[in-house]
Amino acid sequence: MRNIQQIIDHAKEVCLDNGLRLTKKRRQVLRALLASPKALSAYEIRDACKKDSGDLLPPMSIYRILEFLQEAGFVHKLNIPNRYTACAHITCDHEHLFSQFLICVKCQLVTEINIPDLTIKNMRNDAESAGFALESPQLEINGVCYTCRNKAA
Amino acid sequence: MRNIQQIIDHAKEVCLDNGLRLTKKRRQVLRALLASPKALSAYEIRDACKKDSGDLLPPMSIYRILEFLQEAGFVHKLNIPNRYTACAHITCDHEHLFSQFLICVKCQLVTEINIPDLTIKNMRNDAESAGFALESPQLEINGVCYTCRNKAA
DNA sequence: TTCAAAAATGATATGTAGTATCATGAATCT
DNA sequence: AGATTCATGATACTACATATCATTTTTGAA
Repeated sequence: MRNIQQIIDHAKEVCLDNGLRLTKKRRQVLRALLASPKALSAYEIRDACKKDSGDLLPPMSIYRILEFLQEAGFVHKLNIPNRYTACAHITCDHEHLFSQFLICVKCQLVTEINIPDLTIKNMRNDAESAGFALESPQLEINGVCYTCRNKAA
Repeated sequence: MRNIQQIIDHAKEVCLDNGLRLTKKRRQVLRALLASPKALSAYEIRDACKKDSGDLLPPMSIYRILEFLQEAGFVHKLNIPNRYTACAHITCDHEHLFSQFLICVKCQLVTEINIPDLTIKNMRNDAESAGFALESPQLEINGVCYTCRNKAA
């Protein structure tokens, strides 16, 4: 796991190569997400940026920036908590078509894991049987993380 | 597939057996969800009930009723569309610990399917490897339904 | 080098989802 | 009937998200 600045530098290069601009505000938002083990709401991101840099971004800007970061593949939106999280694979240069997120119901920790190809294939088949063609699938599952399991005991 | 009234009658019996009350308003909400192929928001449910029965339920009541119906196992909340849908297995008397929903990105049709035990087992193992214990897992996946696939062609 | 076009951001207002809180009504059980 | 519990209503408010129009910044060609 690299440090945050290295990840951002890498993201900046990726953007350069693709004619995208990782502006200061966009870096601020990405940095806030990279620094958080939990997914953040747009308004939480705003507060984090304010605290970090003093800049108070209006909600509209946050959402626009989040959209940009999602399209660039740097950020995922999680539907269960209705929050946003940095992609765990920004510095891997290969595509990740299928993401799976484990979300701790106690502490909201988010862990992005890889799904075995076989699992994906099975899910495609199951969906196919019901007449559905899967589309940019993203899985989110609630659970209890290692730390919270031990705390509870 | 039984008709809506039969499903509601069954749900009512289940409630009786468990000391729960499937009141008129609760039946109205359940009926609205059973009648819709798409998941509905709380406010859409309100409109549907208004149209059906003339009763205009306040949002707070809708949410309370949805909570009741979810606890009774008659309704699921879908996180991707942020909407509610009737359980496809109300009239099956066995438990469904693990639900999977296919959601059409074109027409919002929702189909609830069964997940093979093996798939569930694999997912538990994958989560376990990341230190997570799965909890009341519910899967939601976007796709394109049979009808919309053919329309698009 | 400056002007036009495009991209990014700001500002204001508003829409939609969901909850807190307190009050009222209906069913149940002595 | 009166007390208790459960269900619903009413009001107000918070959080999440977007529509719209204005301004700034960047870029790139004349």
